Amino acid sequence: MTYINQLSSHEDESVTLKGWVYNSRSSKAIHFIELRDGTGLCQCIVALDEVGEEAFEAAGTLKQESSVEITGKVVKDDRSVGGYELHASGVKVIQVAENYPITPKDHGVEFLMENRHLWLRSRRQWAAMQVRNTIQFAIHRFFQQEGFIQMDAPIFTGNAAEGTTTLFETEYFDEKAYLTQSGQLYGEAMAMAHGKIYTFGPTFRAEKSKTRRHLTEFWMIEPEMAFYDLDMNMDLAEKMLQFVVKTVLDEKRAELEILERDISVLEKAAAEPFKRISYTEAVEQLKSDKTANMLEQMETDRKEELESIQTELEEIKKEHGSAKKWRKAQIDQRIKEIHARIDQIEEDLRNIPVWKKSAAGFEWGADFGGSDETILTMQYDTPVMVHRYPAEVKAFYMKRDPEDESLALALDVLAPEGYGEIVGGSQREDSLEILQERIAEHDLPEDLFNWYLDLRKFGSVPHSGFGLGLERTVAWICGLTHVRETIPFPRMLGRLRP
RNA sequence: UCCUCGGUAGCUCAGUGGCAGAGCAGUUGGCUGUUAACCAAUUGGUCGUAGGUUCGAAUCCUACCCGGGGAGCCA
Repeated sequence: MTYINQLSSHEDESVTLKGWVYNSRSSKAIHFIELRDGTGLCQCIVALDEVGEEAFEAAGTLKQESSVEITGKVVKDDRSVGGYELHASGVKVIQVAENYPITPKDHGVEFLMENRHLWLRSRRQWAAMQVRNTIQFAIHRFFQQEGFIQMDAPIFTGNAAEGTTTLFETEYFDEKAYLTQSGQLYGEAMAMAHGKIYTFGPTFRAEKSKTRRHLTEFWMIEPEMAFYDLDMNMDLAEKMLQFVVKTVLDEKRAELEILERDISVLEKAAAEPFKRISYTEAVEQLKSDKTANMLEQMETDRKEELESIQTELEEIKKEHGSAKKWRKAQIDQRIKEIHARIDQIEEDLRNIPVWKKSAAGFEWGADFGGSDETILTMQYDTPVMVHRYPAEVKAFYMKRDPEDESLALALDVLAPEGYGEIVGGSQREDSLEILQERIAEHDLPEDLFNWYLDLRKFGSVPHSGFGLGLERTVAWICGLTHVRETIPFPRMLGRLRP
């Protein structure tokens, strides 16, 4: 048995491929079967005078996603997907699939999500999962090379750690338990044992968020390092992200092409240092004339585009009546595109005034909203690191800036193109007394944090860490518009199956 | 929880007060090189649900259900 991604080393040899029918086309004496085997696609040519009547007829019964074994000669041919095709000498049908629901035409999100277990077989979804795997492995490789130990934080926790986010509640024998929203506090304990550690696991948030950036269950990578300050933390986050992007560019070009990803953005992110700006600088930028003008320009651009595509829509609708059949199909397709684009523009036009107001009226001390992040990242073409946030909006365990007590030594990495926050982290407070004060200020139950406070009693050291959201990172690198396509079976508001 | 857009054939959609439509999928037939193949024929409907307005409702009104996008919150 040979896999499709190995065909280049079997040119002119006879091999057997096992897989599923991705698509097929037929005429009287020849079938074209696009075979999918999990490693790629290969067109198989089944000709009547090559395989005989029985095998030819069997091949004719194969519908989308039927399973099959095809033996034949590997021939280089640029007309085929992947550059090679198989000239069949034998066809063995394993199972004929009837009425596979996902056809090669367009489908809506709801339908595809209901059929997620099958949707995973489609080409774009396949490519996204291949890239996800490469990202996951690259993250492990990076940290292992850097001398980090992978350690796992518990998934059941006894307390709602930071007290801010809504957690999933469950039973733990006779006690209440919560699904973890972060392994960080445990990460700090583990870093005091091993120096540099990282966790790689699922986290859960019961927030009722319905956006393209949210899942209720997602995977997070959380490194934690003893003797690291904020600058070392930022250096590490940048080095890791660049390693990951570079690895994907090196190993997954073909998949990025299937996803129609604009590679130039990734190449810049891999090569150029990330912009680093303080929260205060970011606020100034939001309130600047430059930002106001940019939004103004965006609004007029959208309005002009709307006018021009509406004119086009009128024109092609007139043409439709007298058009030939193939042209009609072309027009129908274009009409659909225009309707979708109009919806998008109308939404932008509703949003832009709100964004303008949010940016121009932004007050120092507040946290950035989704639109503020988008506006900030639109002005750069690499990821942006924003550091030193107002302590008020950040978690209790973050260390204050010795030069300005109102600031926390926090960092966020914002991905370009509106993908939002992919990394959030900080230098941690290492003083026992200050931490006790903070816990009291936040009205957190001190007894639940006794073990955490022990870390400051017994050899406390400056230390830092961050959390990387895997799905948001995959979405950004793949250029996907929604995190639901970055994980095999997404869990989100209103979606528990399949 | 709030704002906003939507729900019409298996799928994607058109139809905005007067006979329920198209493309694809399915089925049947035709065609040796197709690339979302093509050509011909054909099957397929609780117009999200309930109520109301009207001579007449997919279309207008009310409530509810479901989905998309966003706010808040966040990775």
